[in-house]
Amino acid sequence: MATHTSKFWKPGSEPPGSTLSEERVSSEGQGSSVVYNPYRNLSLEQQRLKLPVFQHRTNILYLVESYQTVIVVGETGSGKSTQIPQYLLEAGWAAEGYMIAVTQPRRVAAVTVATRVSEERGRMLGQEVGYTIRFDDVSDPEATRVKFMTDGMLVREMMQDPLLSKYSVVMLDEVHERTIHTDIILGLLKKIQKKRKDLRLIVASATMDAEEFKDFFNTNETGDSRNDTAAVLSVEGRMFPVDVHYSLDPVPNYVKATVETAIKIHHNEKPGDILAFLTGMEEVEQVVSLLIEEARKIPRDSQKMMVLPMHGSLPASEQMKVFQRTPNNVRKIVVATNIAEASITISGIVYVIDSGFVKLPAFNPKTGIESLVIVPVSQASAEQRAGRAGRVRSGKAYRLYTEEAFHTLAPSTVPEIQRAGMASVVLQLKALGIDNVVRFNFLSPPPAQNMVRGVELLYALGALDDNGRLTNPLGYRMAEFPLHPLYAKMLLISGEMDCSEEAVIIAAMMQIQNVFITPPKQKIQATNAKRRFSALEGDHLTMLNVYLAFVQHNKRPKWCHENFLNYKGLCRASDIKDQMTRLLKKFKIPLVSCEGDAEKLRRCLTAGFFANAAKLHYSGEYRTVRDDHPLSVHPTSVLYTETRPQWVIFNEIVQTNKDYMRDLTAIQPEWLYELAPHYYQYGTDRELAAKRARLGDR
DNA sequence: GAGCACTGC
Repeated sequence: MATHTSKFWKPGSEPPGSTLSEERVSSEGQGSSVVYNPYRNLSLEQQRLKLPVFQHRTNILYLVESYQTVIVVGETGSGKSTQIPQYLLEAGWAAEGYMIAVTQPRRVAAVTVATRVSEERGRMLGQEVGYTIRFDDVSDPEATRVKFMTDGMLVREMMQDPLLSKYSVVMLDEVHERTIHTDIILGLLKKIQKKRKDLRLIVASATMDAEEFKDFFNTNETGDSRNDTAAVLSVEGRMFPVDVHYSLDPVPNYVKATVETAIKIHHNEKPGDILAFLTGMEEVEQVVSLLIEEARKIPRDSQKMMVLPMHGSLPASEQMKVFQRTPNNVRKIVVATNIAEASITISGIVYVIDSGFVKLPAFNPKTGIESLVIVPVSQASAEQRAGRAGRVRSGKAYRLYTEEAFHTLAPSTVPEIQRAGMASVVLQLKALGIDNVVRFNFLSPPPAQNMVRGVELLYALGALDDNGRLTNPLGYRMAEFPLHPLYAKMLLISGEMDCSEEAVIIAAMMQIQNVFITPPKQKIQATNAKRRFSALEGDHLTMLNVYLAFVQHNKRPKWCHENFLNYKGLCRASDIKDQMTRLLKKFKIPLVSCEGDAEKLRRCLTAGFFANAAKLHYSGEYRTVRDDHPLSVHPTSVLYTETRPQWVIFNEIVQTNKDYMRDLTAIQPEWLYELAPHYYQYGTDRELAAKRARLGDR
């Protein structure tokens, strides 16, 4: 583990240098963009033996043999992700036709770890070692013994094979990230373990919350630890020490403090790149422009600064820039959102600036609205950020808050499953045979209200019957779609509404972000380009126009570029469209075109999204039909115009200063009563209020 | 007239 020594320091003053760390820096003497690997000249086999986890090989195999669940706490660089699966393989856990599954929260991780492991074994990827991610299955049902996959893929597999009968061991990696999928798998595996005593589970986490996992999986109630069914093992990492510096006083403005701190580091500290964590794109751009202003003041013969933004809505080409090496006399300063905390790794970082804040989604069960809120980071998250400075050599982390403030932070971030809408989760659990979802054994149970809200929505969509059971065939089919239930409903009804070909495209297009690219220097051209695709009916038909034009121009990257469209995103939409089409064929839903009849499509959208309906209020804003909640049109919508339709349906609400509806289509009010009579059976506001009161929904 | 943490099936 990286050692942390706390020091006091005040932003705006000179950051203190540590004699100890200065010595370490000079003794390492590494180039700033080189990942330090002291074993790079050894063979792959020799490198394997040098990893910290190797010392624990025998013990790990013993524990897996003796306990149903083994929790492995291992820091970055321990080698647990690549080695433990191989130890299991070598010890015979994949004999007799059994397989070993290893899950990762992200697609790239599943692919890179699988690639590394197959290299180490000297075999071709997709044979003994393979991976399975959505749209890319590089595994062989006969030959593959170790399969790396995304956690979401394992949930899908469990719908087909609830006891995971193919596997002898399931290893869940990066469990500390607590994705919704990982949490679902944890609950399901606890259940499976009762029926399959032979199945082994390895829970790998980077943080010290091992006891919580152990208590969850330990079924021993005798009080005698010799009967435990779960065990914990810690594996040391291979990281360099990071000195942590706290702010002496609370920082009134972390955006300004980030700029000041970066400048001070640049002028006073040894070479090494800087990574700063902020909460959103706007803050990132602000800091970048302030730093570029400062960079201009640097004298010609001094070390230069290269300031780069890093956030999710940056085009791929811009994102690539942060990975490029910089010349010796240039210091790279990457200003990033949380994307750099776990999703991407930038080499050469020696200094980290932590604003202490993060933007996270929250769910309000009263309104059913998901929003993004800026909140203080957790201690675990702050440690993760600081750790980003210790991958190349010893580094320094500057926290823009006091040490006292750090100790008041929550130990770990609230798991995603407690902060999200539950409609999809409830649908998936029901499909997995969990009848009583409210009493499902979650490691961290979501608020009951969130679950109730999810159940209500599924009932309204016709996926659940009066007894809360999955309906046949609608509910079962909806669960098979890798989409939010609202889209699944729309697609499943699109056949009988004579527009399934177009509905599939719309559903696919709605899954990708940033379809339209707006380069800051060509704002006007980009806006004009977007206007060419705009449909009067709303955003859904606009997206349909974009996709149809993309196909008409043979999916050419050059055409996308000229029209300010996200080429990679459109390719992804094409993959999703194909997958959805396959599912519709499987359910024998006819593939028919509406032949340009927009009304058919708008009705079909209403059949899926009737719960998200709003009416224009005399104030000029909209109100939800169901509970009179005020809403505005999002500025990115094509319906963000002077003349607004009286009635609309929308995909989602984003909450900033106001509650904005995103992705809208104009509808006729009578369609609501026609297509969702059960939901809108009470016509007047007063009757609606009465119904709400009875449901205890206020 | 004004805004988009990050994944994943």
